[in-house]
Amino acid sequence: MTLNQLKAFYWAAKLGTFAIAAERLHVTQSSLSKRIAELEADMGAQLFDRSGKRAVLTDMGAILLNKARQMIELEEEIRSNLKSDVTPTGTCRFGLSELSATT
Amino acid sequence: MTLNQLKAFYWAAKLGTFAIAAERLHVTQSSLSKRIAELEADMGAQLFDRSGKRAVLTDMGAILLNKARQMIELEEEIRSNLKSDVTPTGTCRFGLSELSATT
DNA sequence: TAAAAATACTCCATAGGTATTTTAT
DNA sequence: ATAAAATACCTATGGAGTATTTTTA
Repeated sequence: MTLNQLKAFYWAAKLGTFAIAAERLHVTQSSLSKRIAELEADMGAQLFDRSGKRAVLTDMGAILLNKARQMIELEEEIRSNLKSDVTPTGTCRFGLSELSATT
Repeated sequence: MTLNQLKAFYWAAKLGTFAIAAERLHVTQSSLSKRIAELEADMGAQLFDRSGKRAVLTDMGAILLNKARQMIELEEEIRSNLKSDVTPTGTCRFGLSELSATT
């Protein structure tokens, strides 16, 4: 499981087709298709129904979607957190004692 | 940022040396050292102080540690979640309607 | 001097791209 | 006939390993 696989999955679920999700992530349709196939292999479960023209989530896919969203949000949190705390030289803007406990 | 980088970081912080963290993750010290260097490059901040014989977290590192833990826990949740819900054929053991809303 | 981390190097797996084929409407 | 996904194929990058060097207590 990788963050890129989860992002591919998330955007495909959200946008309804692999091709459009690929555009969104600035990768080819081929690449995105493979990312999702890899994730499905890793999970040992099919995540999309490809019967129609739109990719629709299976039950397993729906279960995963929430978790995938949490992962993606957590990564964003990390980046924005760090961005606000790190100085141009890579040190911390604050002493730890000044920071509220962040759970 | 990758899950492997975060795991390297997490275990190095937890165990106090890169070498022991490497053992724990079944990779070489060289590989683990590089994972952490990559993560530091990505974050744009140093995460460890290497002045002593033990690797000790910088303030930035301490901030990241909580988030890294959450990421790792989330991955574990996904795996155990899926394991309990997926049938040997890769379908879902339950209809979605039977599942409690999992946020 | 001993233990830890960094680094130089080599190798291979894989992630990504292009082009094409398959599938379903 | 068209739009979407899968796939075959190729390439380049990066991630991992071994061996060595650097650092510091």
